[in-house]
Amino acid sequence: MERLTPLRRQNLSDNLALQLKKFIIARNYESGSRLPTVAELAQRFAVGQPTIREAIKKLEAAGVVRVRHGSGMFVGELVHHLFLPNPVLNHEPPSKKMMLDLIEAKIPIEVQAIADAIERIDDEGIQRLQDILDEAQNRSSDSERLYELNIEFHKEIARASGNYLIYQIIDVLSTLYKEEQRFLIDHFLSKDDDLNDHLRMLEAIRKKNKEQATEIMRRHLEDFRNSVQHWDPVLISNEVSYEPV
Amino acid sequence: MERLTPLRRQNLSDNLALQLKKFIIARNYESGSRLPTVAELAQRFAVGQPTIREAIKKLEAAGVVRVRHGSGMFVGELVHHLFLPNPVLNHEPPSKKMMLDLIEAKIPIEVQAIADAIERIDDEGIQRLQDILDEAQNRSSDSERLYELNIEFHKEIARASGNYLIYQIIDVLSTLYKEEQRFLIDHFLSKDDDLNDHLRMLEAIRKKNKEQATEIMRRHLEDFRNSVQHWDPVLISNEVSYEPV
DNA sequence: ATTCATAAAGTCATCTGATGAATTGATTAA
DNA sequence: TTAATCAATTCATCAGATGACTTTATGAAT
Repeated sequence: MERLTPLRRQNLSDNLALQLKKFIIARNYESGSRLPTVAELAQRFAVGQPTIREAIKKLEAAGVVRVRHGSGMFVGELVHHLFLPNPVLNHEPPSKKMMLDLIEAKIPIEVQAIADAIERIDDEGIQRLQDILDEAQNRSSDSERLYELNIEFHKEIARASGNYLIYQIIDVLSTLYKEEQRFLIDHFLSKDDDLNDHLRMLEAIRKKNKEQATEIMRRHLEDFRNSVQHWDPVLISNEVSYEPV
Repeated sequence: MERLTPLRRQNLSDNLALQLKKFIIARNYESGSRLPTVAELAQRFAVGQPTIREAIKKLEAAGVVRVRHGSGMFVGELVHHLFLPNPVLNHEPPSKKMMLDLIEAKIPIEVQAIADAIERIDDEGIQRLQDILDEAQNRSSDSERLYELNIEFHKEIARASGNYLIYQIIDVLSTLYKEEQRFLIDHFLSKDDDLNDHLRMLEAIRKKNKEQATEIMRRHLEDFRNSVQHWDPVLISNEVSYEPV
């Protein structure tokens, strides 16, 4: 007998989740837009509230919506992502090996990103990179903001690559163990060197010098990886954190 | 005032989701193991069934559990993944650009994977690669199985890289637009060339010849990318599918 | 004995209706 | 104006019941 498709049953809530997502995409809602209330959705789709809530829960896990108790439901950040950070991370502190894996996985992707970016970036893209670095130079004291700008710079390069998958991979990888990544950058990298590397990357991009750009990026990340090898994972949990009771 | 952490409120179902995941990991349940029923979980955690169901829905989206109507709940495939394929894909057929992005994103990662694999693979790993290719040679008629083995080969190399992140990325990328990827491989790649490339990769791995191995991998994927550029996306939906009413 | 249809039990899927908890915004008092 | 209070909105959770699907056991027919 020929192989037949498994023909999986469609259950209401999964169906709803998909409909809702399509609804959001079709309306071109921006992330942060308010969605109808649970009650209204239940009435509109003619289903019970628990069913709506299950659909919402799934969409929440998928980053499509964000729910705030007492306030409402809003469009999330990851509507168009093909893959996502795991929404259920127990977040035990990562091992050193895991952090190294993370950084080493980034290297080939980011190198590819900057190589592609050189071929496809336009003036607006270059301007955005410049703006990020300008702000970084003015904010050298605000280490929180500096870290955000750091991520933004790398993401902007990924965006300029024109490859949406590469952008998403870098985006997601930058959210994994975010605190730890930040801690490592704060403690093992000189802010000046960091900014310097970025400036040189932008310069190489401007000159369309692919060899140079990829070389700087590779070394930039390898430097980071090498310093992490001297890191003792125990040191990290000294930060204050406010755990709910 | 210092910046304070947003102090996210914990809602019951998210909490439950995390507890359940920890429970599964702690017990070291294998994927496919049966989980307690909804009723039992509700009783054990002393919460209502809808709450349990919401938690389950989230875990389902995260690939931690798989629910089969009327049958039960089982441990899923992605328990240890740090990121996942989007569980809510409307799955419009992908554009040609998207397929090219997908393949081009794979290239640097898989090249890195095989480079790392050469340094870290052990005899068992080489044997597993050999087994996969042996079966591929015997099954040249069964194109379904052949495609699975194709994926398995690439995933096994990724596993041998010793980098868990790289493995997960390749794993997830291979599930995106799976049907389309398979269609393209079926129609644009010669099965013989494919197998041949794989055999030569294994040979290069055996000889620890990193240059050669990465070169074959890169060309292998670039060949594929180049042929996809001649593909007309309209051609794909000719396959029979049994849609539920 | 094997196969097939049927029945029963187990389990998930969904509904209805109600109450609690959090946020927001308007109102009121100092 | 500012701060405290209250009411309305909205999400969070509960309880109990019914329907749908799957699996297993049972029994009849070949």
